Amino acid sequence: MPHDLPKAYDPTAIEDHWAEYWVRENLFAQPVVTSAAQGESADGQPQFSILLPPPNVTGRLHMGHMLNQTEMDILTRWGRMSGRRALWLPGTDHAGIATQMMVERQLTAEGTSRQKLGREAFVERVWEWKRHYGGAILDQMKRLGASVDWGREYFTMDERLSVAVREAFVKLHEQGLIYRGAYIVNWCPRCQTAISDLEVVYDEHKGHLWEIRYPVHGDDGRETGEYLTIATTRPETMLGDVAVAIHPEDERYLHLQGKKLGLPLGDIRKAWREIPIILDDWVSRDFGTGAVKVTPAHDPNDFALGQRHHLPSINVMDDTAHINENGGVYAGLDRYAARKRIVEDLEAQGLLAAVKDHTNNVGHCDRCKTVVEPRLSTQWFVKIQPLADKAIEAVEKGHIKFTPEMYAKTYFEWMRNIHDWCISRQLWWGHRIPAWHCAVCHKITVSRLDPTHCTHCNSDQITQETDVLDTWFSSGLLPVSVFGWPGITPENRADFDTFYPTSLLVTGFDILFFWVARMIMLGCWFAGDVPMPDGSPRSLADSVPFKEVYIHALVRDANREKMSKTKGNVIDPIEIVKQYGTDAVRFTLASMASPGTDIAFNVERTEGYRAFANKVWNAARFIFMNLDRAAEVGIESPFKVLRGRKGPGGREINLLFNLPFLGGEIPLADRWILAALYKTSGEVNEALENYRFDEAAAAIYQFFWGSFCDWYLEIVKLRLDVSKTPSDEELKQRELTEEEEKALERNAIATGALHTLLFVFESSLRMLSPFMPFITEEIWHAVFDGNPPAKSIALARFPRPREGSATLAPVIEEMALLQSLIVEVRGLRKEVGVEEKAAVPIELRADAGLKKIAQENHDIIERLARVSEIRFVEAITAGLPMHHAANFDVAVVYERTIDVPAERERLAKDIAKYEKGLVAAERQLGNEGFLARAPLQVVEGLKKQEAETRHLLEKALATLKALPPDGS
RNA sequence: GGGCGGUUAGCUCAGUUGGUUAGAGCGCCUGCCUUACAAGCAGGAUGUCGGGGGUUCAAGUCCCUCACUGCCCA
Repeated sequence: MPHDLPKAYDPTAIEDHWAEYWVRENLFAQPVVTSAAQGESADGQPQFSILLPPPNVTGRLHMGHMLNQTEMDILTRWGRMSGRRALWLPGTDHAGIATQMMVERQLTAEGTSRQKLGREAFVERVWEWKRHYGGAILDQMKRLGASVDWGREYFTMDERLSVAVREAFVKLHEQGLIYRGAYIVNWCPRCQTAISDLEVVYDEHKGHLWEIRYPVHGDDGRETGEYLTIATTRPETMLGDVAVAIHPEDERYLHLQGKKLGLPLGDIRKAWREIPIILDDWVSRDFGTGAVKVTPAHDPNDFALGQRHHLPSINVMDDTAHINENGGVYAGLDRYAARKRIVEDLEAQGLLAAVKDHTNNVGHCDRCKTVVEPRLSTQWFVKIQPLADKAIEAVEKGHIKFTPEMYAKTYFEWMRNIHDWCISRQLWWGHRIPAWHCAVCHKITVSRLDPTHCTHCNSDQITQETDVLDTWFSSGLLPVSVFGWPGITPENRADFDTFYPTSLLVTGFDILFFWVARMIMLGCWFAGDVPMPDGSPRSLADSVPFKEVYIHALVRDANREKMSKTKGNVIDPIEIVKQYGTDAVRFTLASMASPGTDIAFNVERTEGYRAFANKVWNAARFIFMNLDRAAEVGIESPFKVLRGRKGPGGREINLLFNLPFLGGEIPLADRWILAALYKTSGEVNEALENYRFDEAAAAIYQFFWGSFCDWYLEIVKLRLDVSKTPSDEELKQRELTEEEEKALERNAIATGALHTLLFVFESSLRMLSPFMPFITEEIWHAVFDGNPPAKSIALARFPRPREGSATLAPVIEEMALLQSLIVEVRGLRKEVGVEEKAAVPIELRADAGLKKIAQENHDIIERLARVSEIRFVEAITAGLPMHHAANFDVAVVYERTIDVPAERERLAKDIAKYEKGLVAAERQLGNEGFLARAPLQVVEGLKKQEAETRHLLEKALATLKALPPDGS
């Protein structure tokens, strides 16, 4: 019996079941579109498409993923429930370096290595690893209920995606945008590959600045006895020095112009190389001694300097950062060992002028944290400027919108200072570059299909390039490649036309450049070549990979510290989910996800939202209890009555329009809760349109707990009294008794109440569902007794504000009056110490409007404020404890003596507040400028407020005066 | 060094194009096991909106400046 819910909500009891159900039933599949479509299906259904930022295949789910996925899931579920053709497309990234490292570590543990295995066997081994363990992170996603289309899951090394990678490379090559050359790149000696600028993380290191004396040579090549002292942080690179540079206006050294220096290496002075002194205004006169050594092969600035001055480059290190044969006597030493030896040798020769403490920024490999070695090497590059220009234009023209907008600035800053992209990696795991070297003519053949002969000399002595492509090259192509590019034909293009450009990208700022910018560049570049369905050329607006980018914050720990393994403050989402339930964790993340602010994840907050889930659960129990009671006396559930009815087009019916009770007199509370529901759904829609997950969550929370549970459920209890009535058969035999007649009337009232109750509750579930998919699914099925109108609440419609819902605003105001009356009475009772359980009479002086409301809803006041009788009066009986509001005065008729000093204090506080407000209001109202320039409604509002405040002040003063002296 | 943020209640954060007496959650205090929920209900306290200056009829909101702080890039 689905109505039989346990007293406390236990997420673990239901979540696995639904997570598994959603996958098994394939509920979120969005099959490949085959008929003509352009952003809309034939029936005009708008699309909502979103790509999951593919986690590394080696990845484990962390809090950042969960935030990212929660946001995407909320938007996708909301879009789907709002009638959009929603596609959330999942996949994983082959993650070149990370994955290779992981498998290499395994090999090391097994006492072997990738070199021993050989390339082919190694790659096969990685595939094997991927098949075994690669799905872990997606399995975790499944557990979290992500509503992705699992049928479209991709892996960046899949055949079809590899085709796209090759096409992109070849095309760029044909367009002259790919070149190969020897440049300074960031080299990781541990990974033994080049890495891109972005993969280098800088860290401050306390090091030294060594000042070294280089002997000045005369024209005859002999030492003049003079020395030029240079400063360096990396003495070991001296081995590759080809010059010393000074600033052209540095008068300290100008006399040395044109002279040469001996490079003091090794103990045989005669063997020292001679290097020139060059002038360049790049040199900073303030740094060190103002003279710097120039090592083009091991420093990017020096490389540029070398280019300008046509200097040679001497590479002195091998792939593992050991000194190579160019390092003479130091060959074979590790770079740090070489540094030590060189410094010692210099000192021994009296050439070390000074050693100073110095803090410098040292680049580390993003993956393995090894200190990166800038190193001259031959790599493949993308000439990025033409792609960047388009990508800049796309954002400038608003074809792509960033939220928060601030990130557009960051994007422009980077894009406008972009460097060519080093796309080759000396790895084995990845997309191998489709280029073949010819052993005969030494030229390169780049080809879509594996060639057998050199295209230049037709030799068959060709071998494929051993380098693979940067992982981001393939992930940067995803928005086009997942929808069929480059194989788009008139016959199969419907899917691409439907979903490209995708609607949105949700991601963290940490991959803004790595991935987001690259997708924009590659997407604009390649999609731009795909004609529109009607054959016309594609505009830039239609070429972008996504129309919007939402950048979310970082999830930190409760103390705002970054989560890191070394700090040991990492929160495992799966653990926290086990403890509090997925829904509560999702709601926590959503409610804290205000744009631009990092999230300090605090389990106390999660505890609060677990309580919220429990609240929802118990509201369901309450409603079910009453439905069951009603059923016992023959009143059918409103949904049972309507079962099987469908609206136009076979869509799920909006039940409210069919509710019979709406024809008659609707009680204030019912009109109010409906108005509040519509208002809230409008707020949630607006908030989600603007990625304000926090506001959306707050609106639902406030509505469900603050309005529906705290007020409506309490009020409706008055109308849920049902009893057995005679059957139709019996009534043919006899007349109704007076009692039975009353019972029938009560049952009719209860039926109306149940209609509103169930309708509002079921609507709330749909509204809450994108945020808390599990509990809402569970209860929703129970609402329909296990026979719901759709397979899942996720396929039902999201509540929309009804047209004309603005006219419901007066209802909200009316109800607010009733609520404030009740709140005042409760406060009064508390102040004068009425026992919780006792019901007392009240005196109420009210204007006509409130009087009518109070009369019509006297039973509500009596129950919610525990009032035995409402006495409407012209003036409150002197001496009774009373409160004033703008529209009424109210007093409790209670004999117990009030706490005079406390009451006096309270009134004094009120009076001070009123006086302060009054002074401010009067000052402003006396200001000619204000009256003349402020909008009318502001002036009117202030006047009204001033009058109310004056009224309240007078009342409070009178009450204070009427108080008996202390101690009475 | 260049760029971009932040500073509002004890804590974590909202606060729209300037407009009525600055809000929420958590925490805190008081009283209640009122048969949906003690993971609950009711009531309550708490702010020189980082400092200073300016613009304006009106500033948490716009401008300048100082302090502190975070991030990105080099």
